[in-house]
Amino acid sequence: MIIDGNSLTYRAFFALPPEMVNSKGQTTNAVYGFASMLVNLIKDQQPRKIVVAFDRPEKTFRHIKHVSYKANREKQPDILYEQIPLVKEMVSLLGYRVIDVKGFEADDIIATLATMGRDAGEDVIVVTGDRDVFQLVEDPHVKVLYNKKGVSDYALYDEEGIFERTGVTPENYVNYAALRGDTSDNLPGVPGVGEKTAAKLINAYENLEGIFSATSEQTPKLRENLEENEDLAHLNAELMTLIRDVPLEVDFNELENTEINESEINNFLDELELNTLKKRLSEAVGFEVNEKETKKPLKDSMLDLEYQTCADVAAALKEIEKLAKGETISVAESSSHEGDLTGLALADSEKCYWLNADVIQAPKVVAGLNKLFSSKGPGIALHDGKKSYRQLSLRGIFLQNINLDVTLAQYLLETSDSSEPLSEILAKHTDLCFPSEIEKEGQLNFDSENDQLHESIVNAKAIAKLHKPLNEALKANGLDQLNRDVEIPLVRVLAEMETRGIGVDVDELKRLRDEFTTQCDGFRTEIHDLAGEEFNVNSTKQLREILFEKLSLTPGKKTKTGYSTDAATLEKLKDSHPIVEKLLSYREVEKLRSTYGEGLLSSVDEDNRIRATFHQTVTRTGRLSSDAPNLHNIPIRTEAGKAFRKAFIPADKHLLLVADYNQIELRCIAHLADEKELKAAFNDGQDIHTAVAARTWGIKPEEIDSTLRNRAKMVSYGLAYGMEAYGLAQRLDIPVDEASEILKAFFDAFPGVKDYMNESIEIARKKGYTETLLGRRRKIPELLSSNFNIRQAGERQAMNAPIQGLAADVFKMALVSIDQELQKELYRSALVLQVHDEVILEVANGEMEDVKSMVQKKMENAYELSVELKVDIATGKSWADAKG
DNA sequence: CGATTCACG
DNA sequence: ACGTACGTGAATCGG
Repeated sequence: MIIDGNSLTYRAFFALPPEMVNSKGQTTNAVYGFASMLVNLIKDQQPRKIVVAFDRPEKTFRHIKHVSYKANREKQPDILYEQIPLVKEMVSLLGYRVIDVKGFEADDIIATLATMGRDAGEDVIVVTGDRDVFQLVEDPHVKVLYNKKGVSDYALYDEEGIFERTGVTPENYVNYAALRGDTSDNLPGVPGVGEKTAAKLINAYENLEGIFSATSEQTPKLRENLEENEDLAHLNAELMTLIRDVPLEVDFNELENTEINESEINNFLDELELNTLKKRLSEAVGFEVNEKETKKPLKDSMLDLEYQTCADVAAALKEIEKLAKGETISVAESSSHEGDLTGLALADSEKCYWLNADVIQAPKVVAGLNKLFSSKGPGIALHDGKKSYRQLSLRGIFLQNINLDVTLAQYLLETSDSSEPLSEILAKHTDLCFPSEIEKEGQLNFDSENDQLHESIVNAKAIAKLHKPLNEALKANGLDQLNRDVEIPLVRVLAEMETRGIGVDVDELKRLRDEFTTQCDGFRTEIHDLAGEEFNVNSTKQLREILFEKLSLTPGKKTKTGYSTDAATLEKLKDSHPIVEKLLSYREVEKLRSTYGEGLLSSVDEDNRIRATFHQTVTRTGRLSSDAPNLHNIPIRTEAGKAFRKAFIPADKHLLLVADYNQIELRCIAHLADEKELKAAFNDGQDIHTAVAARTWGIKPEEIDSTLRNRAKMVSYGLAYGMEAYGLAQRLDIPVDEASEILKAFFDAFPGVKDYMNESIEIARKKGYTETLLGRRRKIPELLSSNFNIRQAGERQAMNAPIQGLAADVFKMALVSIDQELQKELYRSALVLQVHDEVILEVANGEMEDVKSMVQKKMENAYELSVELKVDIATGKSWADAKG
C-alpha cells in the first residue's frame, strides 16, 4: 500500500474541525484524521506493507503546478503544514516507511514505486485523494483507492473502474485530464470541454495528436476552442504525466515495515493528547498501549477524601447547628444505582460531613436540615440541583435556599457546552482536580457504597471550591440576575413537575394504539399490493428502490445516502402513482402508533401518570427540553394525532387548565425591533395576521382573504428564523420570485424589523455571541466560518437566538411566578406540564376561578415589554378539551 | 451510532 | 452547483 501522505493529510485536515487542539495549543485534527484513515485502511485492506510518500519541493518549484498548488493553499497556512512533520513522525514510529525525495512530489514517488512494484510482480494499491494517479492503474497489479471525501469515503478503482468513472482507460487519463483541466490543481483545460467531451474526443481519436489533426470534424465553437488551446493541452499533458523514475535511494524490496517503537509512539500520542485514538491505533497496527503515566497531580491541588461521619442523630444535629451559623453549605447527595438515597455530604470551605441514610431519616434530622436549608439558613450550593431536590424532597427535606447550582452556572456561562462532569468544571475554574481514584469513573465499583460515599464527599468539596469563582464569573458576565431570579427558582418548579407527573387515561391510550396499529397494518398491506412485493416500508433504503427503481417515479431532492422519501417529496409525487398517497397515510399512522401509542404507554407509571424529565441545560437558546418521554411534541396538527391529547387528564376532583402565550415570539420581535406598526397591531387587539397582511399589501383589513392572511402568517412565523424567499416559496407552494415580492413588501411595511435583524447579526459577529434582553448568551462561532452555507446558518441563528431566547426567558419567569403564587396562597392546584409557551395546571375543584385569573395575570405580567403580552386560557377534562 | 423521518413550539 | 427557517427528542434502519 502506497499512501500519498500529503493528499491524505490535506483531506484529513478539512474533514475535521480545526478546534482540535491539545493543551499546548498544537492543532491535531490532521494527525488525528490521518491516523483514523490509517486504521480504516489497515482494517479494510490488510496490506502486507505500507509506504507513505510526501512532497519535498526544492526552494524553486520545478512545476508550474507546484506554484499554483501552493497559491491555492496559502489561505490555510500553518495549522495544516505544521502537522505534516507530525504525521511523518507518527508513520515512522508505527514502523512504516516514510519516503520523500528533494525536488519531487509525492505523486512522482508513488508513480516510481508503483512501477517498480508492477515490474516485480507485486500487487500495489495506491491511496490518495489526487486523481492524477489514475494514470497508474494497470491490471492486475496496480489499483487506486481514491479518497472521495472525509476520512472513510473511498472508491477502489481497477482499469474498469477508471473507465466507468472517467470514460477513458488509465493510459488515456493524462490526455483526458489535459483537455478537461483540473480545478483542484489549478490547471485550466480547454474551454467548453468537460468530462463528457474530453472522453468522447479521446476515444474517437486515441491521443492529442489525433484530436488536433482532426479539429475540422468538430462543431465550429469546439473547433475554435481546440485550435486556440492546442499548446495548453500539450503543456497540461506534460505536467500531468507522473515521473516514473524518481531517484529513490532505496530498493523496492527494502521497504519492509520496521519495528514499532512502542514507547515512543505512546509518548507521541500522549504528547498530542490523542487518547481515544491510541486504543484504536494500537489495535489496528498492533502495539501495546502504555498505561498513561498521568503526571500525578500535585498533592495540594488534589481534593482530599477526608470527612467526618455523623454517626448518630445527636452528632448530626450538632454539626447541622454549627453549619447553620457559617457560610454557604455545599450539598451533594448520594444515591444507589436504583435511585435510593444513600446519604448526604455537607461541606463548607473547612470541613465535610457525611450523614448516612438512617441518620437522614430521623425526624429530628429532617427538621434540622429543613431549617438549615430554609431561607433563614446560610444558603446552599450544589450540582445538578434538580436531582438533589427530587431525592431529598422524597424524604421530606426541601432545598429552599439555593444560591448556586454549578450545572446551571456552567450552562449560563457556556451555553455551547452543557452537562459537563463536575471534575471538568472544577478544572476550568480552579487549579484543583479530583483525587485520581475518583476521577476515573470506570475504575469505581458501581455497587460499592464506599465509592459512592467518596464520590459525594469529593463532589461536595468541589462545589465548595467552585462557589466563589462561579459566582464571580456570573457577575462578571452579567448573568447573575438571570441565574438568581430565573434559573435557580426554576429548579424547584421543574423538580416538582417531574415528581408529580401528568395523569393519563391508559385505556384511551391503549384504544388509540390499537386503532393506529390496525390502520398501519391496513396501509402496509395496500402498499405491498401496489408495490407487487413485500418489503419493509419503514426502511427508506428499500422504499427508495421500490419507488424510484421498480416503479420508476421521478426522484426529487437527494439526501446523503440517496433520493429522499420524505413527506415533502412524496407530496409532489402524489399524482404519479396511487402508492404515494398510501405511503403518506402509512407514515402518519405509523408515527402515531410507535412514538405516541407504544411510546407513551411504555412511559406510564403504576399510578397512571407519566413523568418526563425536563432539562434546563440542554438547548442553546434558553428553552427547556423534555425527554423520556418528550412531552413537548404531543400531536395537535392533525385530527388523528390530536386524539392523544384526550388521553392527558387531571386527577380526580380536578380539572386541567391550559394557558398559552398568544404569538409570543412575534411580540418579542415587535418589542426588540421597536417596530411601532407591529406593536400597534398587537396593542389594538386586532387579528395579527390580518393586520400584518393589510399593512404589507396596503389594503384594508376587511379585504384580506384567507390566502393573503395565510401568506402573512407564514412570513410572521418564518421571520424569527431568518427565512429567505426560497423557504417561504416552499411553504406557500408559490414561485420564488413571488415569495421574494412578499418578503420585500413585508420589510417595507415594517422597516424596523429588517434593521433589527441586521443589527443582531452585526452584534453577534463582533462579540462572538448573541445576548437576550436578560443577558443570556449564545456563542455563534459559525459566523466566522469560511464556508458560505455555514456562515449563513450562523446568521440565521444570530437572528433567531435573541428572539427565541427572550420568549424562553419570559416564559421561565412566568413559570416561577405562578409557582411562587401557588405556594404562597397554599393552593391545592399545581403545575403539571409546560410546552415552550404553554403551561398546564391540575386545578382542584373550587379553585378554578382564582387560579385562572392568577395564572393569566402572572403570565401577562411576567416581564414588561413595550408590547402587551396576551394569554389564552381554557379549561377542561383533558388536554384536548382545554384547547380552543 | 449516524442517518432519516417526523412530532411539537 | 449547492442549499435554502430556528429549536428540540424518538423511532427505526442498517453499517
